[in-house]
Amino acid sequence: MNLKGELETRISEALAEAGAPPGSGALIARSNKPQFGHYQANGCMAAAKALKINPRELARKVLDNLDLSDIAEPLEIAGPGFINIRISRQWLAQRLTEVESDPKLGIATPETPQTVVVDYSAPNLAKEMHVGHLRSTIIGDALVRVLDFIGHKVIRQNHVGDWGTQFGMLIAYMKDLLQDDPEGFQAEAELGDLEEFYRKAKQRFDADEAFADTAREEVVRLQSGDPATLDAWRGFREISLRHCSDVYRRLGVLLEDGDVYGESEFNDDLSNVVEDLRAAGILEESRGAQCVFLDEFRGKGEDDADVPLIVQKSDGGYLYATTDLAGIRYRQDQLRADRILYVTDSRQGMHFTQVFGVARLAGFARGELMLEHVPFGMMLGKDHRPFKTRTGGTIKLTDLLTEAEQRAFDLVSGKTPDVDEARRREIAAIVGIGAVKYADLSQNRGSDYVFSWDKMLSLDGNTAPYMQYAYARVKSIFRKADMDESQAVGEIVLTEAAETNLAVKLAQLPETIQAVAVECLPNLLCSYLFELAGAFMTFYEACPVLKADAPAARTSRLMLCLLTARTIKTGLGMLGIDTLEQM
RNA sequence: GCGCCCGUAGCUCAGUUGGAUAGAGCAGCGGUCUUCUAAACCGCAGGUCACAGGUUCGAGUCCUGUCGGGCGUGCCA
Repeated sequence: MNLKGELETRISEALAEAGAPPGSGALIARSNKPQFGHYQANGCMAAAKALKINPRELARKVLDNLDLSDIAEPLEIAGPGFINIRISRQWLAQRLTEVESDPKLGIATPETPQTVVVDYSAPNLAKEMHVGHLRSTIIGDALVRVLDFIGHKVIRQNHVGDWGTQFGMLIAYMKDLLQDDPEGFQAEAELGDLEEFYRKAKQRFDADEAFADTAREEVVRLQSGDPATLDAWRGFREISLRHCSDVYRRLGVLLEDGDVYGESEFNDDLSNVVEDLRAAGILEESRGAQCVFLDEFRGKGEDDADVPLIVQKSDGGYLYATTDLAGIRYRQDQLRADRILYVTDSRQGMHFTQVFGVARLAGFARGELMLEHVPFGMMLGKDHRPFKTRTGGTIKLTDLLTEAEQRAFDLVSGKTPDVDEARRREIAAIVGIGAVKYADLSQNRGSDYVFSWDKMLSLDGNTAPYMQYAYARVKSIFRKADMDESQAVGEIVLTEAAETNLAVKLAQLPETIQAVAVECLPNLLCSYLFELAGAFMTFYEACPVLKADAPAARTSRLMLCLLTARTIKTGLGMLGIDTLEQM
């Protein structure tokens, strides 16, 4: 049950009964000061203004129409017309007892689950995965897990760049290598480092005019379906995808081969897209290219020019706008999507505004289909410049992960040198990868993000190691007591303030998850978990568990510990981060 | 030129549809291990929310302008 949502519903009803204008919301917010209770309703001021009456009087009438005695302590009117709400210990205790036996920790499945397509990661297969793919992959993975946990039907779509001019270059270069070396030893060796392979091909392309021509011919051959060229393309694509899988596995994201649905899949449909736009009467030829001009982009270009969405180049080639339009139709009609999320960097904002606009205008997207760009900022280095190697090169994802694990290993070795190395390696992998992910997810995705090893691997603050430690610390209580978690059954009784505060936090998981799903903001979950850990630490310091005065208190506190552990593990799990039973 | 985003503590960042005295973490200072993991906890200090107007019961949040920064702005994705 969504506590905040329940309060919103019930107080909004009371507000309506008290004579507030239709649509007046209770405007429930978490209170930022303990003396104001756990929640506060801010809606009376706005409604009273519309009615031209005293807000406190309206609040009084609202209370007359409201019975929250099952959930809350007697309500209080404060300040200009706030209603302060303190959740009752009885309700919390009862609620948490219910949650204790629920695998979904109180998160209700929606009445009408949606089919949500999440488009993320989408590396260009011409190159090896690098840090530029990290945020999309991590954020998308977290959103997928959250939506899935809630009970929506989630369809992952890895819209890889497996088609386009860069492949001509690569195929030409590969053919060259095979010519000089029919056994393919050199080609194989060079393919071990895709980034290098691409770099060499590109170098050759730029320097050698004849080679460039060959490369362009390969593109034409590829697009016209020449079998030999297609074979080469398939081989290259396969190697590249295998490399991606390796990275995904290491990173621990859900993406699988079956989720790959790349640009090449839409090839046959691109001419249809253009023709359908023409049939819809919105296609215009401009400077030899086929374009759609949206009203809202008139005069928005350089020198007040109209900005087109180009769907076919003057040479007849198609662009990613065309593919994205085809993708919308495919996802709506074939995948039956209710909502499509595009997890890409914020620089593509205008592109998606245009594509969504054209899709609506052309009738490709029905009105109820939710099309959302989920933008994120850039990854920056310490110098606040785009994150690069010292020499200015691109940082490969595999190298980044290796360094994360190595740094975590050094850290673990420093803390627990007596643990054997193999085990330290295992811990380091979980802590290191978790740190990279959590550092990214804990920040509001919209802002650019300054990458810092020291910060993400810090043991203090809102970091993965801290959260993982908090989890291990809770679990240690059960180990210490030499008891199984299943033995922690009984009644939850909240007496100490630290217990109540912890209980309130525990009861706030559903509303937090809901907000993450609606806003596509994983950092809300990170903040929540960090606050939960803080509430637990305070409880842990203030309330002896195993040495509690009475058996009933001991049982109750053990249940709070268990719920805390499960909530942290589940929450981190929804972020794609593993936990350790012992650190 | 135009469009979008941003400017919050020394640093890195939160801040929900406008709500009460703007919050964390790092760094700094000071306390806590014979007591459930000190990879921790507690406390102190740190702010003209870039600037100037405006809207209103109330503005970090909305509007206008200025300054500063990032990104985008027709045949790459």
